[in-house]
Formats: sequence, structure tokens, C-alpha cells
Amino acid sequence: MTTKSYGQYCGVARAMELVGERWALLIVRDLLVGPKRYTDLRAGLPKIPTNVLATRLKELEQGGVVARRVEPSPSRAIVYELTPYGADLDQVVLALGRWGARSLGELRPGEIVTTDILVMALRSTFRPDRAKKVRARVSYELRFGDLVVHALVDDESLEVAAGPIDKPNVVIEARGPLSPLLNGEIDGEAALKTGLVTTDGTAADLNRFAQFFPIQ
Amino acid sequence: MTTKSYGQYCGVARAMELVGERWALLIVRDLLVGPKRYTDLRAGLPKIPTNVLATRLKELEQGGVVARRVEPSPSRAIVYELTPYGADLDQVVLALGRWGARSLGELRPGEIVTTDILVMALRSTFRPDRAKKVRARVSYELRFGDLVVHALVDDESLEVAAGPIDKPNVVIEARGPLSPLLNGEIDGEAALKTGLVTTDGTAADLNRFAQFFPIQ
DNA sequence: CGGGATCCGTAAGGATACTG
DNA sequence: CAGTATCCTTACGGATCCCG
Repeated sequence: MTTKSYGQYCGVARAMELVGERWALLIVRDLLVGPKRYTDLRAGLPKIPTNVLATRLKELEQGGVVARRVEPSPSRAIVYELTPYGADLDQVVLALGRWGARSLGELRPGEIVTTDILVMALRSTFRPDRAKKVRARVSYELRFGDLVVHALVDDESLEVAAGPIDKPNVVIEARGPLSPLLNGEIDGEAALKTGLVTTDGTAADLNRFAQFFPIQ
Repeated sequence: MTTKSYGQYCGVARAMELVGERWALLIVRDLLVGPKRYTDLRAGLPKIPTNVLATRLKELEQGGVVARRVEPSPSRAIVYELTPYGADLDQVVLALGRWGARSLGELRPGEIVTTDILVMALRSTFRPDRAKKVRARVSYELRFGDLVVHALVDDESLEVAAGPIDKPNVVIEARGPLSPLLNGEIDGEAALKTGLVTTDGTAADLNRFAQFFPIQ
């Protein structure tokens, strides 16, 4: 409620007052993938203290970013979802994710990946111009540990969601972070050779994937 | 030093670790307009405690976002500027400013406006598509209190900088925040009639300005 | 005067336990 | 399941002081 003001009449300052507190944009990131219950949010953000999550949700609700909804009977579950205004943070979060992905580097001890992270990572790095150029229409299934997401590239459009997809054109199984492949450090062939990736496709498929979802 | 980790291998999380602390993105916002000395930064952010500014600058430097440079003799001034990586936050800050501008509302007591804020506000709200459609080539001088910035709209490109411009096509003097005009609450004629704006141009000029730099 | 460092009180975050 | 309550620790905010 009394989020400290920056004392500036400025869009950036106002945005930081609304979603600039610790954890807030990560909550928004997960809600951009879809509405969630309190426990789902906790599961996606294991390191957030529960009182901080409760506080953030209240602040975001009061800021008009998040709406708290009680599902109809018999479920009666409490669901958090983005308001239309909150959903407009899409471009902000994608731009932030694109920028931050360049600093990802190696997987640090204790760091986790979730389905929501994978979904947003694919959305943020997608390059419609490159997909359009080849008039691509490809479906990918991406596996990382026991996480599974799929991406449907169609001309310049992209759809990403959790879970498997029926008859994907290419299945990519990552044994570790794909950043070396996606930032051009290694190519598809090397990714296969080092065992970073296995796939039912070819090295060329991996290279095309890296073209569509580059880091940088 | 080691800003607390979110424990997630995610571009958004990494970005928040680098620039997510209080005040950090406002420092970046001002540095996006141009390199600055410590005292300039303080002047642009009057409410930041000096120790927090010093700490942020060190963190941003260590994160590869900001570079600290000592000017050659005889100046020897210490200047802070964005690294190329830091400068790539441009799109993030513009997107945030666009989003946050919709919550600006009335000028709250104690809130200030600076030249850097005006420059970034114009950059963030500019709509190249609308400028291109009319093949516009217009120079604006915008005055707000004793602040003066200018904007040069040329087809779909925009240049904004501090200070006056030679022979502007339209001079706009704002007596208060222009958000009502820019978000469509009122039109140019009403803005003139209520005294919110004075100009050497016409109401139509104000309407075109509002088309080029809309909030929403 | 530019460029900080220091000190202290308060507010927020973090970890854990507990409840309707 | 969806949060509160508690306790502790860290960070922030505000003021002052320092040094070349």
C-alpha cells in the first residue's frame, strides 16, 4: 500500500512503484503464462517467503495489476490472474527476459527452471522476422529434465505452452541450459556431439531452432 | 555486493538481479539520455540517499551495466555512462515507461519532472507508424516550467534532446502534466481553453502532437 | 565543489511455525 | 489450500561528515 514514492512524475518511476518491488515481476512473469492459485505460485517461486508472496499479491491487486478471483462452486478455488492492464506488461517482461538472458551463463548451484520460465524464455527470444523469411511452419517439443513445453512456429507467429504436443516435427531434449547453442557459442552439431542436446531431428534442425530463438 | 539471487535460471530473474534493486532503473533511465557525473545523477534523483546512489553505481558497474570513467586532464571529472550492454536496456526502459505512463494520473505533491524524464517520456510514447503515415517532418519545442526539450519527428524517426531548437515548427508550453491531452481525455482545443497548454501553433498542431506521442 | 563514507533509526525481506 | 503470525536480519532512508 505505502510503496515508497520516487517523487518523480515519470512513467518509469510509476512503473517501478507498481511492479518494482522484489519478486513482483517474477510473479507477473508466471501469471503471464496463465492464471494460478496461491500454491501454484509458491511452487513456481520456491524461494519466495510466503508472507512476501501474500504481500506482493495484495499490492499488485491494489495497483490494478492482478485480480483475485474466487472460482464458482464447487471448486471455490482462489485464483490470481492478471488484469488487462497487468497483461500489458507482456512486452516489458519479454524485453527484460531477452536482455537478462544474455547474462545467464552457466547454471548456478541451486538455480531451477520451471515450465513457466521455459515458456516465457521461448516467447522472449523468438524472432518473427527470421521465421517469416523461411515461411517456417514447425512444431517443437522441448524437454528439460521432466519439464516439457512445445512451440508452434507458423510464418511469423508463435504459440508456446506447457506440456507435449501431438506429432511434433522436432523433439529437442536438453541435458543442460541451451544458452551456448542459442547464443552461438556452439552450433547444432557441437551441441549433439557434446551431449548437451539429443533430438529426433538433425543438427540442421537444431541450428534452425537456434536461429528462431537466439540469445542476443 | 552479491545481490540476493532468485534461484532461477531465467532471463527475467537475472535481469532483476542486475537492475531490479530500488533506484537502479531510474539511474539507468537518466544515463540513457547521456553520461553523467555523480552530482548530475543526484540532481536528477533528488530523493535518492547518497549512499544508495554510490552503492547502486558500484553494483551496476560490477554487473557490466555502467562504466565509471575518469575524463582526461585537465578535467579529470568522473563520469558514469552505460556500457553497450547497459545501453541495450533502452527498449526495456521505454516499454516500462510506456506502461507506467498510463498510471501517472495527476501530479502528486512533491513529485518533480526533469529534462531527462521529458526526453525519455517522448521517446517512450512516440509512435513511428503514425508519424510515417503522414510523412511528417516537424520540430517541436516543449517547455515545462523552466525545462526545455525539443523533438524532431521525421517520417518514422525521432530525435529528442534537452534544450531549445532553432526555429521549431511548434512551441508547446505546458502549464501542467500533459497526460490528459496525450491519453485522449481532452483534445487540443480543450487543452488550450483550460489553459493547460499554450502554443504558437494551433489546436490541430496539439492534436497531431498527441497522435504522435499518445499515452496508451 | 565533486565524490563520496559513516552513522543510525526504521521499514522491508527472509525463515519458520501455525491456523481457519 | 490459502494464507497469518512471529522473530530475526538485512536493506533502505535521512542526516551528517569527510577529503582532495
